Amino acid sequence: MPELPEVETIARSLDAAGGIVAKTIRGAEVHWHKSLAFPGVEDFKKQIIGQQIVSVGRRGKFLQIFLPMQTLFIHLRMSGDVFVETDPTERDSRHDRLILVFDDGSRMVFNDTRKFGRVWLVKDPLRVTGGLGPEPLDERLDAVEFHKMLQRVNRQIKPLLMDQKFLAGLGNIYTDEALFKAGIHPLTTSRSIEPLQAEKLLNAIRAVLTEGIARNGSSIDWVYRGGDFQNHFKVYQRTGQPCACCGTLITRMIVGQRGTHFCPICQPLSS
DNA sequence: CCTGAAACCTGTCTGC
DNA sequence: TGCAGACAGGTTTCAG
Repeated sequence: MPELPEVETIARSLDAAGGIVAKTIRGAEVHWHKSLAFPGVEDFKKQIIGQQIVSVGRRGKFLQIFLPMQTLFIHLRMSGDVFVETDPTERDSRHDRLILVFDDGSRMVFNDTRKFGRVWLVKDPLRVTGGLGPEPLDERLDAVEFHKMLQRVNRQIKPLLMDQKFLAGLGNIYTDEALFKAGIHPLTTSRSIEPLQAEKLLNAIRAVLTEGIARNGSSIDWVYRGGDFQNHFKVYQRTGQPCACCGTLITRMIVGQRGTHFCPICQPLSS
């Protein structure tokens, strides 16, 4: 479940009452060693045990857990999930990869079916997030700057928006939805986007992310966490269904190896 | 610089 | 029923 709104939802749940803030880590279980990107299992345990959770945040799609001396980063990739365990007896724990045990007996579980997710424990946060592009919801990013960013390169707009070095947080769902909202074809070349279109695109990105967060993210298939945004998709996974705006059937194509959904009428390719 | 393919993994669903 | 193939919310690396 991991694009910006889903990670934000998880971060907020860990930060809220019943979350992990102010708890002290008493133990750590690593069930899949590859989930740990840095450091190794023994160093990880040695360093993290005894530390207290200061606060929880998000940067791009990274979950940030701040400790007194270090930062714990978790990236959920395709199938990761993080939650505080309440009832261990009534849960499928087959894909638990890493668990932190707290002093009050509660546990924070990193569960990840496909094993793509990664965890880092570092002193310098920039070592993990230093290469990320700006936060799309940061007010300091304005339409003029966003247009400049689009002009600096000349790439297909969809893969560009999903490039975390360009902008941090968008994934396949929210990119498709934002491009539809902005009326831009996924294959549009970034340098051909005019200032007004850039502003419309930035506003669309912010609108879909904001709505996604307000709806606690999207819940699809067997990965369900209570989000609601999947019921409000305009194009994503709506192949063959009528466009809400013009009635034309939504088209699916592959762009940058990813399934891409769009309305051929509302999102014309000008070139 | 840009694009596409492959790899990393497990699970679900569809069609023959 | 069985099985092959497509597909899945992501990122990195490599070839052309």
